[in-house]
Amino acid sequence: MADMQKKLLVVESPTKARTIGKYLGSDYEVIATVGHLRDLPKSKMGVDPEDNFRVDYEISPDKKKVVKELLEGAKRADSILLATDPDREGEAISWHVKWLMENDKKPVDSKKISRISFHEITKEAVEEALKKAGDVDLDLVDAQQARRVLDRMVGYSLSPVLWRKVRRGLSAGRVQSVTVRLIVEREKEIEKFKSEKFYRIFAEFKSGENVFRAELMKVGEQRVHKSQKLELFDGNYTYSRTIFEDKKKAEDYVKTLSDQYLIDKVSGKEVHRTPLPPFTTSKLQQNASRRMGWSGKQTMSVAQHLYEKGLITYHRTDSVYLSDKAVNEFRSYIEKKFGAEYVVKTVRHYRNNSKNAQEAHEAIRPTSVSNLGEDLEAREKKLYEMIWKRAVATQAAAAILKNTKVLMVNKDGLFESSGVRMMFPGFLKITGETYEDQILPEMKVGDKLKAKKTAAEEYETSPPPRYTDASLISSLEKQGIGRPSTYAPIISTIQIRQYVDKDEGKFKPTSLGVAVNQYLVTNFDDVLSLPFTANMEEDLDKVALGKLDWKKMMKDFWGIFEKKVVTATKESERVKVEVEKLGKKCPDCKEGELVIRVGRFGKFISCSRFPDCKYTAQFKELAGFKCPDCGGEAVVKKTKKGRKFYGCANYPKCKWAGWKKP
DNA sequence: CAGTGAGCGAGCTTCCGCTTGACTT
Repeated sequence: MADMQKKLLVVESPTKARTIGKYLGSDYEVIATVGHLRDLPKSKMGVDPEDNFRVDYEISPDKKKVVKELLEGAKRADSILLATDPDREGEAISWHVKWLMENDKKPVDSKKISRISFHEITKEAVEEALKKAGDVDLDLVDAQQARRVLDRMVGYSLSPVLWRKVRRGLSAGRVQSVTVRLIVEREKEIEKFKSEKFYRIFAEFKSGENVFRAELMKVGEQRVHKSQKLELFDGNYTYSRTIFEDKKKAEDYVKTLSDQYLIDKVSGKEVHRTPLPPFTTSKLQQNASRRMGWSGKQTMSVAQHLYEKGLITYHRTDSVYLSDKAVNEFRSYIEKKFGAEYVVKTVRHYRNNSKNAQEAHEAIRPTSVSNLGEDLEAREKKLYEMIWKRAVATQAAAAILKNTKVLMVNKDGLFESSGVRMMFPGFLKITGETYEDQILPEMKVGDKLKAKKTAAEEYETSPPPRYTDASLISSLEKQGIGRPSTYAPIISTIQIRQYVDKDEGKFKPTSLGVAVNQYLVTNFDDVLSLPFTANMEEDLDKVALGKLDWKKMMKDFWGIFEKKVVTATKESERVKVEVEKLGKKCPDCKEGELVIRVGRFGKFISCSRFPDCKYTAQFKELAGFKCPDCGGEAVVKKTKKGRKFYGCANYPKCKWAGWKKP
């Protein structure tokens, strides 16, 4: 054992380091970087366009300790294996680690350092990766630098413009500002929308215990003849419902309608429904938001616990890939539990269709199918079950449904009824989903039916819905904006900045958000457009392939962008934030009107004559319960960080405050 | 967690993406 080679393995996640440490022998030491180690300085731009985009990196203050450990570990090792994630950011982390080691007071020999990558955490995977050990991919690193530098230049140029033109402390950036823009534009659509009423006509039938409905497709006299099939209804003709815009016309039509129907056509179609792909970060957050009403932040915190307990694979991922080992485990589990007919015949693989996916990890799945998470605390159990079901179901057989459509002829109209029947549950047995559609009785062409009831039902056209956590994350992902690690933080940021408010789980822009968005779109439309990120990613791909020099990319961008910053700073007007009037006189000056403004700590009431009159008052949002100390009204307040808490309306006389309703 | 806006012109705010922690007051 005298010549045992000591190896240092560098990964990103501490949990991964622990897991992998168990697999490998004592000749390995595993250290986690815990994310990025070096970054641009926080207090200044750190990029000099005048000096060919020279970049000043520094060790992030909270990473000094980890860097020290890494450098000490490197001294003890005969070889150093950089095994950070196999993606753009991971490559950059490896590059920075290497730089730190080579530029230490006692430099590490470059020949000792190599870059490896693996997707599975097993000894075999690591040893396999070792055989393919290579060097850091400098083109990929340049793509990361380009991404980082561009985001810095945009963010640190635009934000100060807002400080001058709107208010101190505001921020703008490639991702957050587009996110706000989405919410503002949706709100405009909603404001513009005019709701209209319309009427649908339904006939209701009874067959034994069963009640089913048919809807009007076509108005008018229909020829009904035993020997002659109506040509119109044959072939591939598809129908869509007929609606009435006028209530009276709808009711008149129903009044004159005969209650006699003749079945003209019955069609049955077998449909195979396949399970959805396993969870990515974005889909996990969307589902937790829809089903449990959790924010992205909450979901990620619970997922982090599951990950640390070793129950699930890594929870920040854009990949839908499942390892062979997992797939086989799922298959044999399904076979044992439900029978062979419930296992899909050929292994089901999914492909990624989201833009800019980097696929450094697996999909989110249980690490062991036999663990049903029974001992978990309630919230963890809910999320774990969601993950478990969705992943295991991917290897189950398709569900077989029978869709039936029945066309009925009335002498004054054509009606259609549809139903669905489950023939074989397949994967639905695992997910527990069901179908709620109506079940139709057996019917055949030529059958006569008598309607129990016919009625016109009132409907209303509805405006596009406000964004929820789920739909917002979904839109961002579709546009390739943001990454698994940033969906949740971005949504927090725009709330902390008071650009948007969350009301009953839905996002609404504040007056500040509307004003800032208007200003940015007017002066910097291109950077804050949806295609901007897509174009940027295209260029980054070229850089990664060595087909484009990243400094040229920066130069081309900065040349145009900087001019706009200069022009906006010099020429644009100061922005006035729209205020909501309360319709009351100011109690101090008796002249001005009370208005609601959005400040650093949320909404507050002030006088419209500011700065001549400095009256202020709290904006009280009633929490719906009484203060437990003094019995006054409890109100909703916000911390500097945007977190909601409850306080007493009698503050400062009564100092009661709490995070939860008592 | 108890304030807020404007401008004064001290010194400060700000980006995105990678990873957790120390907190539940």
